[in-house]
Amino acid sequence: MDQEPEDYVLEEQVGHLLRRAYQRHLALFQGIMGEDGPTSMQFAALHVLWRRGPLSQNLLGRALAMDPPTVKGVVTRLMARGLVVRDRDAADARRLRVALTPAALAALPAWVGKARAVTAATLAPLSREDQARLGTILGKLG
Amino acid sequence: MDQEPEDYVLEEQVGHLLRRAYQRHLALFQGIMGEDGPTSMQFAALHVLWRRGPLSQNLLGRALAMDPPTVKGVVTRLMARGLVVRDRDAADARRLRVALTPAALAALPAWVGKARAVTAATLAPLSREDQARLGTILGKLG
DNA sequence: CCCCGATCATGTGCACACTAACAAGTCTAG
DNA sequence: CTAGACTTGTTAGTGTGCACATGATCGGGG
Repeated sequence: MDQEPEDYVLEEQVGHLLRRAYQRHLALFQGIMGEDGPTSMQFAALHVLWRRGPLSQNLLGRALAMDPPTVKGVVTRLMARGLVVRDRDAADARRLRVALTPAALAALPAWVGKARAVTAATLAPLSREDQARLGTILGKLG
Repeated sequence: MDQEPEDYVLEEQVGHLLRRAYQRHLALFQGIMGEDGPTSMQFAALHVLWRRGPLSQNLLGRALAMDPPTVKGVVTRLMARGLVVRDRDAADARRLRVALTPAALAALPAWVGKARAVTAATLAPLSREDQARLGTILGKLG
């Protein structure tokens, strides 16, 4: 336990490396999606709704690992862009059912293609083995 | 290029995995530092100033991979907490020199110890080999 | 049937992060 | 020695993310 202060090198800490890697990913996402494309989280929300159909905000948040206030923000912005609509669940008046609009359905196929390109670009600096390893290791951290 | 929509599984995308891992890290950071400890970025800034001495906001930002508006916010909050002071650089009137206060110097050794614990906790689910691999791979993504 | 705990959503306040546009100081080429 | 380029910092606007407190609704046990 003879820990000199020098032992702590910021650039080697996982937290710093994770932050940098995620930052880089977000920059690639924005660059590839373009000016009027969805943000990273907006796309993730749309994709979940596409795969699973209309969901309450709460379920949407769980699928995305977002807490309720954050979901609200994302959904509000998606409504403002005309990509989702929201109404009360008939069976449970607490729930707000979020559903895609036709505009979102029309745009999604192209966006999924771009999202694939983002993943490829993010992983581009790595060998195939490292790409697989990274996925496996990050999965264990979830 | 026969890409079915099903090919895109959110939970397998690097971006999602990076975000989750970083979220978990931040939660551990806050939990270990405690209520009145610094946030992750505040600690990183303090540590850089400790290692390198007073820096301009710009240099501080480069050391931390933060852009200027973000640095300003972090420095403002650190000033409000009495952990840094800011003055104009005598040699270059554009620069704002940021320096640690005695309060920060007194608190830093304990905080560095906790920061080490955060790194350990973040990596805890991984084998030693995976810990090393993760560092190497994330380094290539920077 | 009614109350009580669990669930769903909201509002507020704080922190971080990026863009774009701007102001001010420094430096160098001509 | 001055004009334009570069560097440094700020402001404003948007988006993500968390904790905490509050209110509305649902479900089950007495």
